[in-house]
Amino acid sequence: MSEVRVRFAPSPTGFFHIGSARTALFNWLYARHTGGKFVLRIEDTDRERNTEEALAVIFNGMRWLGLNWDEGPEVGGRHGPYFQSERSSVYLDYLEKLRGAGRVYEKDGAVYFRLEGERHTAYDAYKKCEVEKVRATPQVIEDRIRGRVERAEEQDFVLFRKNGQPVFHFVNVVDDLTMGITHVIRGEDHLSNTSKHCELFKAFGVNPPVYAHIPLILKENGPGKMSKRDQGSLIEEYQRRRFVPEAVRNYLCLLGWSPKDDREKLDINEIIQLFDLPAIKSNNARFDEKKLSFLNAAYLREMPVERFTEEAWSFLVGEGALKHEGVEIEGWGSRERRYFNQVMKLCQEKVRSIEDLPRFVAYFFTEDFRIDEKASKKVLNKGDPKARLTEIREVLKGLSALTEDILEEKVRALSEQTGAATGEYIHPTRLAVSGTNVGPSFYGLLTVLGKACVLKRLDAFLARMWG
RNA sequence: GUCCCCUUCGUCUAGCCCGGCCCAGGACACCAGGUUUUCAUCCUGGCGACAGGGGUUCGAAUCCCCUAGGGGACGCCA
Repeated sequence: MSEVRVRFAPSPTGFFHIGSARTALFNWLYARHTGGKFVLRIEDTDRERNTEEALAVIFNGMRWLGLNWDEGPEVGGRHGPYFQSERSSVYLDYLEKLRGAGRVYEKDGAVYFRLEGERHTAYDAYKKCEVEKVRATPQVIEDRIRGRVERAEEQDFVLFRKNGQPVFHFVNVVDDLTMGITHVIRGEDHLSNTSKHCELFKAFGVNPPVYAHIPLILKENGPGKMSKRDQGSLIEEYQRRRFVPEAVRNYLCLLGWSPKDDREKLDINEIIQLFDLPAIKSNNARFDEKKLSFLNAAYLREMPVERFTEEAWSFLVGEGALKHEGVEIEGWGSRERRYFNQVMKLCQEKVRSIEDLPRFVAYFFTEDFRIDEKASKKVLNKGDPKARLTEIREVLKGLSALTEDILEEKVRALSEQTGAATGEYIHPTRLAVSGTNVGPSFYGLLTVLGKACVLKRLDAFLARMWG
């Protein structure tokens, strides 16, 4: 049994589409599952958008998702070059092979592939003109996901353009052939192209590789497959929004594949072990950002606190959201950094995404936070918040420093003493020091803010509401 | 228009190949309760699907046929 060799062959368009990413992922998974090789090849023929930046988008995206390639740009390999733009001589050689076999001809300056079979002319309702059609033998594709698929090509097709450049179908087949690709795992949108590719492989006198056409990702709202313009369709977007790459990858695995039991959040090594071609579904899957977000939140919560803090730091610095006790980020020393770490440790279990963080933690870094009106109404319309706040203020004032244990003990004692429920203290106090009714653990919140800050905010709040 | 693929809760899916254990299981979302100091955590419960019609069979989500719907391809784009 020869080694499995799969490839991902993106065209550098400047975007890394989520569908492409999943194709790359499935190829990578299959290579890792079988112990084979994962090849990255850049399909940059006839492309003006083929720039360093466009390439970087793909490389960054793949590395972000953890999809390392065994052969290709930047890592090399024995089947190079891995840029189609550098393989012209190979294409010319293979064109000669077809020419020698009498399978090509020129028309209008372009080179065509000649199908074998009886010819006739027919009106083409799609092209709205008379065309020459060929009754060629149907190509049989033993697709590993769909089973047996038969399709006959019915028109000769272009191999080289008038300008001398080879077209996709030709280079794709020649590259797969010369790079020893054994399995072609690609989107279902290529299924109809496969008959062309089979014709070419056979014209070269070799068997086509094993095909596996994976289902497409449909847009969340509205008809059709996901396109570049759809919200959430680009990997760059998830990178920018600081999604957890493991979560995005996990979610993508679940679109068209499942471990068959009821698990969904799976370690990638386990997925590698379980992954196989026939286990992939054949029907299209609709993108669901809610589920992605759910997984992202789950990954975020279980992340080591150090990594969470680091992610949060780089994002919040980028957003310009940081200041502590009036100290701008540039002036931060270890004291501020320690404060930041405490805030993040406190918030990690509550926040759903890194991008929510600026809003979620704003009041930790400014006195100028806004008081949420809804929360205010909800909290202040119960009992006698002014009295409760005044009472708790006295208790806090008497403490030398705040710790969670002492706070809890003191608030309970106060509650027992006055007969007011602990909630009657907690809710207004949270509102006073954070402006909202949602957030991290209450006692943790006060502890991290510190006594001075809490008292100051309580006074400001009392003055503002009842002063 | 032609050709190809697909069709289980709103969504992702298990079950389908090898018919009975399925008046169809899980997850997200939604709704209702509960826990916790709030909540976007957690727990419990609810809502909710075999596209339709014909066969085959003692028996069909599972096999066959038709219809409908969805998706894709039909480029000197990839």
